[in-house]
Amino acid sequence: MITMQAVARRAGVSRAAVSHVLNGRAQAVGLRPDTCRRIRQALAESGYRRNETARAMVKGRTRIIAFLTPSLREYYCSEALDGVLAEANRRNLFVKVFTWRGSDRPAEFARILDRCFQAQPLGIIARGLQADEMSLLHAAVRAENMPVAALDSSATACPGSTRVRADDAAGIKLAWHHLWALGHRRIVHLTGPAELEYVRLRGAAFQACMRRAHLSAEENAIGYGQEKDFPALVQNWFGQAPARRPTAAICASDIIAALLVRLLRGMGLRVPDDVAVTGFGDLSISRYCDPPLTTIYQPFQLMGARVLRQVLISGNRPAPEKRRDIILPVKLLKRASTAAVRVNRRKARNLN
Amino acid sequence: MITMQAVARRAGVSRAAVSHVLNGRAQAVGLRPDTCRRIRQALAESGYRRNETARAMVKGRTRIIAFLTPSLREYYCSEALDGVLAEANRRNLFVKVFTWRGSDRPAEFARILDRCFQAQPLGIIARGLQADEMSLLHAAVRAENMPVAALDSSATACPGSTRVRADDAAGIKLAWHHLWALGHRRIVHLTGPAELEYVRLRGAAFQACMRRAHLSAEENAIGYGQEKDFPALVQNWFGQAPARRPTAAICASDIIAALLVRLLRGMGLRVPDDVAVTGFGDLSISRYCDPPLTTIYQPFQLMGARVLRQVLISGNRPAPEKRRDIILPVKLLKRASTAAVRVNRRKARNLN
DNA sequence: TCGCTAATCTATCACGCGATAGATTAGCGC
DNA sequence: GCGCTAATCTATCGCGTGATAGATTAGCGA
Repeated sequence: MITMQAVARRAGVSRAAVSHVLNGRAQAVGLRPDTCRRIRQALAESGYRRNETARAMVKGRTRIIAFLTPSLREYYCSEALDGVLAEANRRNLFVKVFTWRGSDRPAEFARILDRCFQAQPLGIIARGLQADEMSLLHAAVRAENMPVAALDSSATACPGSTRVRADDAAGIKLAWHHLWALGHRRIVHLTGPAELEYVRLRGAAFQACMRRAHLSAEENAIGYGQEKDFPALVQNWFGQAPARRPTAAICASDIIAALLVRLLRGMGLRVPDDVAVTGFGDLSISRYCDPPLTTIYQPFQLMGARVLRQVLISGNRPAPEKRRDIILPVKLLKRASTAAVRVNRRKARNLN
Repeated sequence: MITMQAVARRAGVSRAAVSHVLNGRAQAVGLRPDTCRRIRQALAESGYRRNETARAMVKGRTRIIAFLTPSLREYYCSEALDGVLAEANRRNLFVKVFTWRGSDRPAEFARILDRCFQAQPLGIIARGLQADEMSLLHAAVRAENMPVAALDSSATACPGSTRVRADDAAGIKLAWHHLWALGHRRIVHLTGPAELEYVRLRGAAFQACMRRAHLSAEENAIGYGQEKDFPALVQNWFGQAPARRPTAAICASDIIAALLVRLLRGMGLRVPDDVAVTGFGDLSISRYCDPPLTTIYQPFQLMGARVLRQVLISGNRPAPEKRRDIILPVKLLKRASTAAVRVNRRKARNLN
């Protein structure tokens, strides 16, 4: 390993002189230009690299950001981490990732949290925490006055910490107005378990759209549930006579949308001809599905970059009392799973 | 921040005594049991946590593993990283992730490599490197004698470093024999650009199966190419008369398989009734497609865990001259995109 | 030659910890 | 009381770096 000492010897100066050059203090302390040059040359020739560990030691703080997630396989997790990493690069920070999926999660999380604090990070970015895990984290960061920010729509509230999420309500509104503009009036909403906050947010947005359009709740149902609940729900809705059957479905995720497409095809209904379907999230599946899904793009990369900036900001300020939500805008991606409502024949004849 | 010094004061002993307890040297240096107890109590009460930075400083090496990937959004990258992280947890190691996708990749990579070495990692895990990046890495790790292992099927050769990958050939063989057992004889292989090593490996395995079954290359074509090339290829193959048309297709990835299913449906052909399709990789898309894809499961998590172990091993030994490949077994997942070949009517009548 | 200032570079402390040699006290036999 | 050993704990060095106070030399006027 090449230390500053070695470089100093090579340049025939003291270690301090090398340090001055490295830290831009050469002018300030008055090193002669040609001494500087000698030192720079020695640095280049020896291939010296700063030792980040020693720097952290003497500075009293590392340049590490901790990223906590139960697993990287969940949902949009790796996309967001990717955004965090890009921003960390720009700011010359390092990212340590911690996971803890396993049998007894809260206990395992406590261990991980310990390991995380041992690394003395500058700040913590967390996502996917359960309620009990969130309170552990909250207690720890308060005790150590550690900057923290969450990256979630399902996170339990953690007072005093910022949360970055996509605009769920706006996404559903975009999907709804897209379908409305295509002539759809009987629209249903298929979504996940109501315990999740983002599920509730999206459901509420859907209902708000309905009310504003004076459409009855009867024709425009919300189906909460999990994968196994969907077949019965879908049979119920789409097994009706064509005149009563919904012409469009807004799904709370791309995965739900893909499942719906499969179920509809099984019932002999075509997408988008008989039923228009929208997803949410712009996961890769939405691009490769048949038909490719009209969906809501969430700016995961941006969210990652933003949450990192937020951690750094809150490192420089006293923590606020209340949690702040940072809500990033979403976009509608029109693909092949939505089309104009098909006017049924009788009506069409009447109109002509 | 609570240091050992603070704990020592609280327990009324010297810092050294605390260090002895923490490092299991209490017996060896002969601390009295009740002194030990006092120290342990002080440790618990103060909520002391070891400072990983200082430990690394004095030990002369960190507990950091560097994970290098151009981006986390590629292919199976996050699954593999997940495996690395799980194994790192077990071994009490930390993982720093570095990415560098961007406009001028090799230059950006050089910067990242510098940052990586500044962190003084125990070892490096790399994937997705271009040839020029690989040679930069190779030069650096040789100079510093840094353990390194790759996680790829497309990586350019890096002499002296281990590579972990899935058994591509075995995967194709599994798919082929599955289709063969279902009665398929006219089988084609749809795959990516031939520059990629895993594409060549899978193609060669397909051809080997063909030859062993004495099937002609004419009926059993390989289509190399990219997304834009596929429609023409597929039209060529499957636009033929039913008696000449392939009854099955082995795809080199789940994404290609999903695209193929869409194209076939566009031609009025049904999967699996008219054409059986297999994917490769067991990406999430393969579960949510319609129909869910029969595919080859690759043990990404295991691969991640294994590559980490490998880095640690090569840290303890002198680097071998030649690269070693570690090839992990794959599995066939039977889902709904494959079925027995349909006997055509004339033949069926004859048989009856 | 002496004293003063400016120019140039270096000695040294500190960061928190691991490890080892050494210090201090206690106990015991004579 | 003295010397020796064992038991128990502590002082101290060193890791590589950042930062600051201080050391050394040069130059110049009288």
